[in-house]
Amino acid sequence: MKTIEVKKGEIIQRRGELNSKIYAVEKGLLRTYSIDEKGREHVFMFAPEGWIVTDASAINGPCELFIEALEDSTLCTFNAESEIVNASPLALMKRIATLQKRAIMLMSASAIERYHDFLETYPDIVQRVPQKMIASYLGITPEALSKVKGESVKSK
Amino acid sequence: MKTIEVKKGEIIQRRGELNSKIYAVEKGLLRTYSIDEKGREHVFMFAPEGWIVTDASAINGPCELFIEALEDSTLCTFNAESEIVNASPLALMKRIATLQKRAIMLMSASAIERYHDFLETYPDIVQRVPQKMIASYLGITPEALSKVKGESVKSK
DNA sequence: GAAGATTCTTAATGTAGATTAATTGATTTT
DNA sequence: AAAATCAATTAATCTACATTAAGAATCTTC
Repeated sequence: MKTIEVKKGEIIQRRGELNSKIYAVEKGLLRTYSIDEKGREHVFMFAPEGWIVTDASAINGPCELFIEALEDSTLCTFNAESEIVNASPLALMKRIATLQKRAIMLMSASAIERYHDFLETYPDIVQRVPQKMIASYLGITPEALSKVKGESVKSK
Repeated sequence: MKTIEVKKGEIIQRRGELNSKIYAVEKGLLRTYSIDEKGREHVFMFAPEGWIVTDASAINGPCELFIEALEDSTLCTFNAESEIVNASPLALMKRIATLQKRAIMLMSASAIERYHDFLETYPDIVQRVPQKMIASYLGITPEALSKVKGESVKSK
């Protein structure tokens, strides 16, 4: 375990790398994302202060997600291979619960509903993240997000 | 840990129940699903022989998913609260990896792509599950699935 | 095995969100 | 600070999938 400092815009981990780690965000903001065959980015999650990030691909296999610092950040890093065994199973269960909710949201909720869920999940980061990354997290285009927000304001 | 037999159609666990368990399928087929505010069902996962099912909500909190037997089945049940601590963190990581892939699929892939992913994930159950449940798993309507399959056959 | 219920398919129409494109505004670079 | 790059909004058009409805097929239940 050691503490590192990263600059805004820095890519901390790339797809295909083998040295998968667990990152605990002490200060700053990270995002993880994948890139599909068509070259499109999909934000998988954000991680502000207090959150933990790790690529959940096969241990010792190549990782699938990119991890990027959206702000200058301070991180604690753990070696995934050795630490994962000691990691709290309860913390892992919490991750699973979050993912379960996310999958169900993506299956059943409209763009605007998912946007409100985003606001609840990450109450403090709307102003810190570009719209296009929020749209990407929601699985829609920036144009669609802009439209949907405009409509929900008008309808009040 | 004990072995139980359940009949086709039996609901093994309901949303809101507190006694969340882990089920290992020895024989048969289960599905888990949620019901949203509009009363629509969403299949979260299938579990044929060899798969493990558990609701991933907060330990000791009420569970969110229904678990139903789609065939007469034989299950090993574990008490989630006590066993989860001993459960292999690697198994939990595998669950997370599967969910991560599922969320990314739902964000980025079209209905037909998700259908082919379903066929890869569950190669042996297409004939054992009603179309409407497959559609529900994919996040689309049975009508849309029917259409999309017809088109993909024609285009060959 | 007939009657009813449920499931699957096909087709017509509707709509959320994608795509394309143009405009404005914000950041970065020189 | 002008130039260049990047981000956000708005609008027009397009498309994948939803909705509704109806008919055919399959599964229950008496």
